[in-house]
Amino acid sequence: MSRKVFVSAKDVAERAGVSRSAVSRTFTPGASVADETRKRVVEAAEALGYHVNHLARGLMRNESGLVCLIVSEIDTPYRANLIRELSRQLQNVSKIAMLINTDRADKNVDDALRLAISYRADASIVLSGMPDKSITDLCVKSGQRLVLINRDEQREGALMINLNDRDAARRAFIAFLRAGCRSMAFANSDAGTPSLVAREQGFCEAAREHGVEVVIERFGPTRYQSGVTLAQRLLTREKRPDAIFCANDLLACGVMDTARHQFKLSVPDDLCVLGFDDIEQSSWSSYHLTTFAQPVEKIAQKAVSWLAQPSLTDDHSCKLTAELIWRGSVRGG
Amino acid sequence: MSRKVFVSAKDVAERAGVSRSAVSRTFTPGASVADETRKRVVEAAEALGYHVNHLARGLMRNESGLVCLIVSEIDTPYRANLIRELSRQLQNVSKIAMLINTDRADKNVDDALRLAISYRADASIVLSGMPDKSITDLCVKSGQRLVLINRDEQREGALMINLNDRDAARRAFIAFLRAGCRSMAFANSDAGTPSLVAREQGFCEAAREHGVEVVIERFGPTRYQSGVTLAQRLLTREKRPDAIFCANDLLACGVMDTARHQFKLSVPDDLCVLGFDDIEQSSWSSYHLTTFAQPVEKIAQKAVSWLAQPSLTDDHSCKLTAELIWRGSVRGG
DNA sequence: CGTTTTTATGCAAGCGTGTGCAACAAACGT
DNA sequence: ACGTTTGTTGCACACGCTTGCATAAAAACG
Repeated sequence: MSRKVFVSAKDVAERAGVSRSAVSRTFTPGASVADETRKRVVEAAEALGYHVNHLARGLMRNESGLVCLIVSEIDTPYRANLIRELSRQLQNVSKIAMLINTDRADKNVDDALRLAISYRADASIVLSGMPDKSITDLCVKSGQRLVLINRDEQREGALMINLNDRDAARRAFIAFLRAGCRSMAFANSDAGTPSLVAREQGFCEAAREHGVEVVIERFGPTRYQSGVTLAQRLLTREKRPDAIFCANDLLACGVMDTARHQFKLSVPDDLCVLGFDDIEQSSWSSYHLTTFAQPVEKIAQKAVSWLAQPSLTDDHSCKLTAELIWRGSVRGG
Repeated sequence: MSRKVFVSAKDVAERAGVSRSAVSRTFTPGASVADETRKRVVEAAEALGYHVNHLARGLMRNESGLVCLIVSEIDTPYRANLIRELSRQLQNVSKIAMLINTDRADKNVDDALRLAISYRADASIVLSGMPDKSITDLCVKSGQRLVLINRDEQREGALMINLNDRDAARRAFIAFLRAGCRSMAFANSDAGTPSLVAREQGFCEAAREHGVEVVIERFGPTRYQSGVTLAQRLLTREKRPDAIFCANDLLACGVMDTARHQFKLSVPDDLCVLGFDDIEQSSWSSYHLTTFAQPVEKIAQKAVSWLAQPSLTDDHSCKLTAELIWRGSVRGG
């Protein structure tokens, strides 16, 4: 038996006894078509199960309706949340998200963007990694919109959405200071992601200005398990820190858990902990983590609305601020 | 200034001084083209930044390379994990995942499948909700493959991947019994998802066979916060349960947290807790939740391999078993 | 009723590909 | 030398759709 095939506009045209353009117009908002004709077309389409072929339509209109999300480690709570919000808002403007997973090293961001071009995606949104300039140039030259989220670097013609990480980190330091902490540490992964680096730098910068020394520890991927290791390293130092700013809530959860369970410390009495992202787990009563919330909804909104209406300015940069959510892992507040 | 446009095969043909079909053949594996010609084409393509238009190719080949993932609440750990695995494995067979978010009520599963048809997706994988029979029939009639994961219901021509929830739930009961628990409860959301229902039924069934009564409590969406409420309801009963089987790890986390922090109970000494899914958080040292692991990798593999090679049997059903991961939330083990 | 305006519809071209077919050249065998 | 095989290439059509253009029908107007 031969491969089944989708029903085309020709089929429904024949059945409705009209021309092929009539059915095309029926499914094109704003096109001129008589009520009677439309009715017959719709009827025939329904009976046959006809659906406009978006591939072919995209070919004609030069607009596929696809938007590429380029991301690694999708199962990370913050990323998953952002993807959810993006896909939802994209659907609101009748676009649809293509997911490209860049977990594997051989499938890096450049390749992902090439794929996006191959599929004639209307836009690409990069959440992980940093594409080469040559390839981003090709994107904008081809008329593909490009959004970089928390990528920090400049790219001509792209929309860059960044958090004010450095500033938030400074506020973190102040919070620790007010809580009476004197021996501070920064726990980071060794991923070297721009936003993580910025948080580290902002924190250290503020500390230096106040003449406070801060010990930095870096280890592994940006995950819970790394937080465990980081805590073990930090809490066995001869001078045990009484405050740890973690680059990430996941790290912070790992840090808190080992501080409590392995080192029998009380948070926040013996140790203050601050995180970043405000993932769902931070609000769970085992953590009550004080942390900075990323304005996920606003990020997605900025990105999507920029895609929807081509802004006139050629390149755009947008700085959002992270809000400090006070819970119970830092004294005072 | 006019809208920029992607470079087409005609452009690179002109530049390379060959016919358009030559460049098409160059990018078609196995096509007959002279080394010299191929070289010139590749050179020209590189210089111009040419990428084969997958939309047009899909139109010709009647195979878009797109696979639709239909899912709600993507940011749930288990779902996020599954999506990650699916997208990764799809990429391995040169397919690409389209994400359709069915969070919003007005954008339900049927609409999602219609959208998948519009984009001529090679396949759709349904992780949430249950599509109407009429629409799934249209899918298979149109030659679109269909995979239902944990949907439980039968659909002609589709691949149905299901966990042996009922059986796992029976094992859960036995585990509680061995731990010496006599007063058992089942904590469920009121989502009514087939797998959640099956777990509840399996558990109650086993209890009935052993002459043990179990109290069932249902509340809210399948999330942490519902677990909190469920625990509050269950633990304030005149006869407090000494074992709670939760339909889900998220619920279990909520249950454990409130049992410990609000009711000052010790897990597993005062209360045994079992979960389902083995999300990452279950392994965190605040929980050490004993739970059933979904074979996420295997699920994705089954789905993807079925898409890759059309199995001869017309419809296929596949039952996988959940493995019990012993940690510290149940006595014994 | 004749003329102008409006509206609806079909025709055909075009979007960027893949591919069967024929043509052609080169290589090979005898 | 000639027939045969092998390999390469261009032409032209098909895929399913949109849309400008011309035309026909209907409506409006004097």
